[in-house]
Amino acid sequence: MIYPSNEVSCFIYCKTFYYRNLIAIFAPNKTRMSSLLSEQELQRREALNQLIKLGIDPYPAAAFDVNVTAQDIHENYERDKLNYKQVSIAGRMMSRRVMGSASFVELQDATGRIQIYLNRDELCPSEDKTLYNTVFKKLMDIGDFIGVKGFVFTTNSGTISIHAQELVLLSKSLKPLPVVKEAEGKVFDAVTDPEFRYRQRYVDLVVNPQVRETFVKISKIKTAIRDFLNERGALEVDTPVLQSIPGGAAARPFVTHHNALDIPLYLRIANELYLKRLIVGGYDWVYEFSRNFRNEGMDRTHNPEFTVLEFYVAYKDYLWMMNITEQMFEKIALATNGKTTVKVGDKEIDFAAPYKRVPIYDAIKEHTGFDVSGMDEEALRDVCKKLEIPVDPSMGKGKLIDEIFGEKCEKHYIQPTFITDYPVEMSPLTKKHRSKEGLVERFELMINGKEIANAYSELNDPIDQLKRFEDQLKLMERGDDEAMFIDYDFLRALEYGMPPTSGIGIGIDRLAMLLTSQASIQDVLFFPQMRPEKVVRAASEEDYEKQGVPKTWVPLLQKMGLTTIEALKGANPNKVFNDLGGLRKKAKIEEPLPSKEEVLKWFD
RNA sequence: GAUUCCGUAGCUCAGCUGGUAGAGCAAUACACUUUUAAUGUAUGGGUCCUGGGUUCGAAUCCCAGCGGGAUCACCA
Repeated sequence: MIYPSNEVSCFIYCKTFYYRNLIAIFAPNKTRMSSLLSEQELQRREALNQLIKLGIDPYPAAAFDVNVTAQDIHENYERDKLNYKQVSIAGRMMSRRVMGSASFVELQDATGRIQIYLNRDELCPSEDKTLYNTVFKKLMDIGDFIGVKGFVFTTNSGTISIHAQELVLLSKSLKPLPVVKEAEGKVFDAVTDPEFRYRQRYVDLVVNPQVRETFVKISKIKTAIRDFLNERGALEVDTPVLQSIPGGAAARPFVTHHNALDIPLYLRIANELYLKRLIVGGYDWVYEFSRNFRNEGMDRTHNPEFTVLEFYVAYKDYLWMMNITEQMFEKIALATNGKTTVKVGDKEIDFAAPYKRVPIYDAIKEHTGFDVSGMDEEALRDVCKKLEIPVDPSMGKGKLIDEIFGEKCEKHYIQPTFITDYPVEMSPLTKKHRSKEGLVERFELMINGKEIANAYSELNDPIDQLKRFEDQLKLMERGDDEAMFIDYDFLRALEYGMPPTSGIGIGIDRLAMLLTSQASIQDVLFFPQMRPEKVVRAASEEDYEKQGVPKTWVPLLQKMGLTTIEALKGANPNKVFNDLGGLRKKAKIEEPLPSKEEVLKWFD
């Protein structure tokens, strides 16, 4: 990305840091482009100037009243023609076909595309045809926002169109959009480059309508969840993102620093401990869409920040939670896709309740043949060896069982399945099982071979909770860098008393992947995390002049790729002098070539 | 982090065993009253990601770097 310095500041600043942390994004070693702006960008800027000369504001302030959408016209015009005699619509011009004094434009609004028919003499009834001949044909470009008033009709070839009577420019586009065309479901020259799509999501959204739809669906998922919970009396809450003890999960946190308090703060890895404090406080049912942050690897299913829905309900247990979970998932699927089934790859997943419930030991027995239920750590290590699962000394009993399940069982659960009754060692926040020794009341919901939700009967015994935290500390000492910290305030809350409670966390991004059939988490996040782009601040004409380069020769230096002063200084003076002569001839510059001595001064 | 593939015009992509780049769309100019990805004719547009090496000669081969994808590892 290169910005001409006279147009866009290359500084990013953050007011809350009192301007102290001015960050210049500057990477002098990357130089691209032979000129600062592409040919087409220059043409558009020239068109912008022409518009201003004609007295047309390319970025008018006034609102433009819209009374119809493209979708509305396509769906309702045929059976209700009288209602479409005076329409007003706005959007981006996505194509333009000029046939003399008649033209066709495809206008894209938030709902889709509609064809606009323009006729020169209707648009310009007087002698002055500037609006059509110059403004529309020459100075408007694909990507410009326009407003159109007119009436809906059907062309001879049967396309529902708007016959324009008025046309106004609403916002000029200076960067050419990729041109994507489609007909009868076939798409031509679609933008598919993932880097382009993720870095410039705004372009992806303009040009790939199915991407816009995916995110609409994701919004529906969240709405369906809110409706489901609110109908049942749940309270939506917000809890701290900045935490001094990152609790509630086993993961590596991001660390930041609070200046006024002069303490380290962590971005939350989970909100569980805070929601339970609210249950202590007396709410019966609380939920939060929690943006969590984990400083770990990134891949198709992991983004450093992601969203988890957690909710906690007083006086319930994990059995009740299974029932409510399957009801909720069924409703979400219906609200999103209109049916309970969804195709993911070559599989069809059915979200209709109820779901199978399989204890984890049964699952391991079924898929490995080993009954690990009574085994101690030594025996489990032995099983792992036989199953060729790599282990290391830091792994405790719980972790070993988790490894076996993750390695050998998880992938088999394509249809929604509750895996229940986990060993106590891997669940430090979970209540011990009411009847099975060594286990806890916990389930994970597996769908398409992946964990989508995790829930338990919450541990509310403060003495047991302290002991479990201490066991986690021991794990930490063994080298498990994800074991949990002890949150003494949370323990204090439990000491006041927390009712029996059941809670659940649901990975919203992964659920969104499933319900929208996207293979990558990057396709369900608007702005997935990416390594920052390098930005080169190109030297301005003034910068060159300061360096002693007369204006005349600046474009030639830019042509050589010397778009920064650093690049100029780093160049070979002899080569620059020689190339200058060559380019001068090519560009037919009359002015005599500066002497070699003069040129050498540019490099001081 | 490892392996592997990719980076050529504004966009989508060709470019064989090395001979200093091509197409379609977009753009520009001219002509044209209803087209259906598509009007016609003509024209312009490239540090072939960056740096180094091999070579008479590199988009092409080699090395290093940058960015991205995929797979694996890590990770509920």
